[in-house]
Amino acid sequence: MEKYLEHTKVFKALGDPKRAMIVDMLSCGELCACKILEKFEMSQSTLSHHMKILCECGLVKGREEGKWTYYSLDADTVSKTQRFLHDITSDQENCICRENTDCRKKCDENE
Amino acid sequence: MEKYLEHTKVFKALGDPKRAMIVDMLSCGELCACKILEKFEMSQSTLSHHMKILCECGLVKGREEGKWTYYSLDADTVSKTQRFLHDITSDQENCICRENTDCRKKCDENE
DNA sequence: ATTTCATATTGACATTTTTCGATTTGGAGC
DNA sequence: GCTCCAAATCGAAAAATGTCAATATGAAAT
Repeated sequence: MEKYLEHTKVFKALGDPKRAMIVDMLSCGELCACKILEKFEMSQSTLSHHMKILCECGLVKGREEGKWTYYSLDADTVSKTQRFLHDITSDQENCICRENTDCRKKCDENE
Repeated sequence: MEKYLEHTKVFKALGDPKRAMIVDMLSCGELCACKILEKFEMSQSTLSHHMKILCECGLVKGREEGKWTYYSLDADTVSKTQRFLHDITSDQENCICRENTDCRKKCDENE
């Protein structure tokens, strides 16, 4: 369950359209918060909150320079997330359902 | 924004560890609800609710057979989601930030 | 037709999330 | 020092989510 929790935090962060759009914006290079804010109808505190969520799941990194904060994607988390998505949607030999694939039989056994 | 909304529904669904685990279970073939329920400490109504969320975002399909409902992954939604994740995390030529990559300059322009 | 069983739906509650305005923090420039 | 500005944090309100027990639905078996 731990492995799921770590990765599902990233999915939860991407589960908001505005945050997904921010990630898309960051995909071609780092941007400061003020630049991101321009593109959204959202208060400054709300953006700050979204950036915190993106950072806390590891998907985005913040770099402070003077009064500005520059954000960029964390390539490692991106690739780990892509791999995780692939893993949970592909047939793996260690899958939990390997134990018994005949559902009806299994259900009836429980009687 | 529409394109984001469609895909972020899938991420929102995957943002819950239990639902991600269910997807993992379904990745090697369809399972009936009763089989999935066995693996979790969760009421039947809660599982039903989770399955509804997974179905409504298009990631999972339900097939009714007698009193049982068999669930399986929707391969098309899976691959579209993988592509979307790749797209928003890769440098695309149509990226919104192409307009002006020098953040500080842009910020100062606004004064 | 009655019962049984698998699943869906409903209603309620607690928790989490989203959002904002107001305030705080901390660097830059005077 | 003081002021200005970008960003973070705080506090509160509204909305969404996760969960369960209870009930409804609908197919199968008797």
